[in-house]
Amino acid sequence: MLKIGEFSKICQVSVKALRHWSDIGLLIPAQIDEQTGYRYYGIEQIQQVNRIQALKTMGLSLPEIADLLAQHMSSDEIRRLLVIKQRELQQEMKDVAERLAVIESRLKQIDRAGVIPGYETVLKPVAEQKIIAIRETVADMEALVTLLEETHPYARQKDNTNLLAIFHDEGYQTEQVDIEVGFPVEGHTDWEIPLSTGRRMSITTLPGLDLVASTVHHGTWLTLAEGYEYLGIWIETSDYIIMGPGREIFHHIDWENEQKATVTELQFPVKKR
Amino acid sequence: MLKIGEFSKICQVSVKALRHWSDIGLLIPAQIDEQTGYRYYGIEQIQQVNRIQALKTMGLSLPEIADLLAQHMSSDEIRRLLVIKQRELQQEMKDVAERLAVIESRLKQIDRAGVIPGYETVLKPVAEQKIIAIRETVADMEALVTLLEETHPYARQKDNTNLLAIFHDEGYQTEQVDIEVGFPVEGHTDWEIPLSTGRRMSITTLPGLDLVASTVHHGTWLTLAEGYEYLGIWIETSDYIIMGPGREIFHHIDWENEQKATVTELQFPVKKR
DNA sequence: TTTGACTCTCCTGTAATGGGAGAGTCAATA
DNA sequence: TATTGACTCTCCCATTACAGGAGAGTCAAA
Repeated sequence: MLKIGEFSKICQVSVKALRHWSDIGLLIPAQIDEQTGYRYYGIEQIQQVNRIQALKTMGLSLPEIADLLAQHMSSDEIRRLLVIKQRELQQEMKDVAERLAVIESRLKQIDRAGVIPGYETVLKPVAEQKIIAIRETVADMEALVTLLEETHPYARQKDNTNLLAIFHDEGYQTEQVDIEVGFPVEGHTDWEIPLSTGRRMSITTLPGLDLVASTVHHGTWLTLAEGYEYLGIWIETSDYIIMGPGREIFHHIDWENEQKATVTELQFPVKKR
Repeated sequence: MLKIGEFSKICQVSVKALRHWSDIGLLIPAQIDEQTGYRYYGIEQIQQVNRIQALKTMGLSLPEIADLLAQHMSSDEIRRLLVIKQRELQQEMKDVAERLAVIESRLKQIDRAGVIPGYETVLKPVAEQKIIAIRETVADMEALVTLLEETHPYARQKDNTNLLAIFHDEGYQTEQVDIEVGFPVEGHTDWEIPLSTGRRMSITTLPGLDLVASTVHHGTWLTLAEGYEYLGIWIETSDYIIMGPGREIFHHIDWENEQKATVTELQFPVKKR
């Protein structure tokens, strides 16, 4: 019979851990002195310790191991459990690889610019939403602003509704831009808004996106291009490719200010290259 | 100003998390109603959220992020921090890969044998230790047992001292075996034990090993070969190679029993292929 | 018998939230 | 204006696999 300290040294497991395992019934000492509470382990229990450690390495939790060792499982069930754990570990590998990619990309950015970039990129899914919108090819970006200004009062009727624009052109262009402008609505299915051009905004469904790369530009629209530049570079250096039209979500527009200090989110649907 | 629920939806962060970040000073709401305690966020704070999420993905802890955002750090310090995190993540990649290897190996075993193996393999380092021992080339394994029997009484003087044997031969052989038999001692530097053969055991230093693959055989020595077989297969299928003489540690020997029910640990120094 | 090494139980802390209780608040409707 | 129903607040507990430490008791050798 070995006292806990001796057993601990032999099997390289901390005394604290052995006591814990004893408490949760994972590894009961061969004998416990009823008077003193001293735990005594049989040397043959080193086998159990080894098995526990092996299963721990495979990513099983202590209760899972306890179950498994208590023989509640057939060889087949164990196999299934291990396959599940294998999948989990494979997923974890992917996750870690992705984090590593993020950090590498960030280091590259710092090295190139010499400073910490002012933008952040977030990858996320976007749900499908019903919007009221109009799609037009406008002469230039000024026309877009005009369109937004006209749309804005209607959007403000519903609080916390953000105007958004979708850029349907394949590449970047500043003239004859094929855009869609609108804002989310709920409930209504047959609302129409007449515009000064004579055309009307109508309800349509904006498809959800599995994954968008998104960044937020903060400040005047004059410098919005910086945000696009950043996002473009990020997408490229992070090994993603753009999968469709980009979107701008106008989380806030300061109409009073000529500089139009705004909070504008830029989104591109992407997938891993 | 956005209430916490609205802000939560916009930046895809749970209300619970936002409150937590607020509590630890990581992301203070733009305004807090002193009467009601309601948190109000400015839409522009989405930038901060994005930055926090990016840093979180890189593996930084919330306090680290808080420090970093509080501008306590120069661009250079941040770079250093990121490089450290990069190393940590790389290490984690290795770890996970290893776990995956363990689980794959175990699945292979189950598939081949159809059952859960009775042995476990543990990788661990072994510290250098002073032992009193004798190295001899003995005719056969019976001679080894004899040698152990003769050594045993001396070892038992010191409690909880395990006999051990080192097999110096390159390959496996059952005749003319070059073995070393002894047990650990402390303190003494000039103890000698005379043996019936006329030779003497003397103090020597057993080198430490960076990594050994170890398994424990439980039961009679007649079936010890199974343990070796298992360990050998494990080492091969796990892509390790044996780097030196194997050791047997006799954690327990039942001398009374002719079958010699024992607990025997088998060790091979290994390194990753 | 002392001493020092060891062991016991019990309590707290970890990281980043999630869940839920109980009470208060907001904003739209009846 | 009163009443909803949705939302928010603070507090407390739970998660995982232990580590650290307090205070008391035990063991074995000198």
